[in-house]
Amino acid sequence: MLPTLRASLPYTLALAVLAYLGFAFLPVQGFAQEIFVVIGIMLAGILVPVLVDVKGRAAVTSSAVPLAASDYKGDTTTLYVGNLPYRANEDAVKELFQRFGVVINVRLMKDRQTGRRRGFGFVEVAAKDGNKMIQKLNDFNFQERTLKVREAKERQDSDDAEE
DNA sequence: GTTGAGCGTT
Repeated sequence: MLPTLRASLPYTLALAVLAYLGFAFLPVQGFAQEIFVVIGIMLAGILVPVLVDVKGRAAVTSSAVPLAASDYKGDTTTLYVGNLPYRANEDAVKELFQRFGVVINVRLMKDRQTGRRRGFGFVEVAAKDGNKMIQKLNDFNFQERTLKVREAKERQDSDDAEE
């Protein structure tokens, strides 16, 4: 079943029941009219989610993004990536890592004064994808440079324990 | 417009 419909169907049914019961407290004009109202609620409650799902599915297939980072709930791991080409930007690095898992954030370190990139950075990824990404992307040839990918050392003390 | 081992910032 379509996801939005599955989520909204209980509310639609509840609303239909409430409408049905509501007629008990009103001067009833006729059973036929009551049935039409209830059926109308059901039809709207089913058709709208179906249309939402169909449009949403088309949007997802056209965007080609596996999963929005802001929607990911779970443990994350920060990877150190070194030996980056100076010309590489964050989007290129993110796209590369996204081939092998969920990427939460990419930060390429740059010189504070000049703003030029320093050739390394940190990629925050889903914890379950971290080791796979290290396997796949360490010593990976990226724009004529051989990447170095490791698990990042933690600068902050007394934070989460690494595996 | 430069550099080439490296583990960081709101």
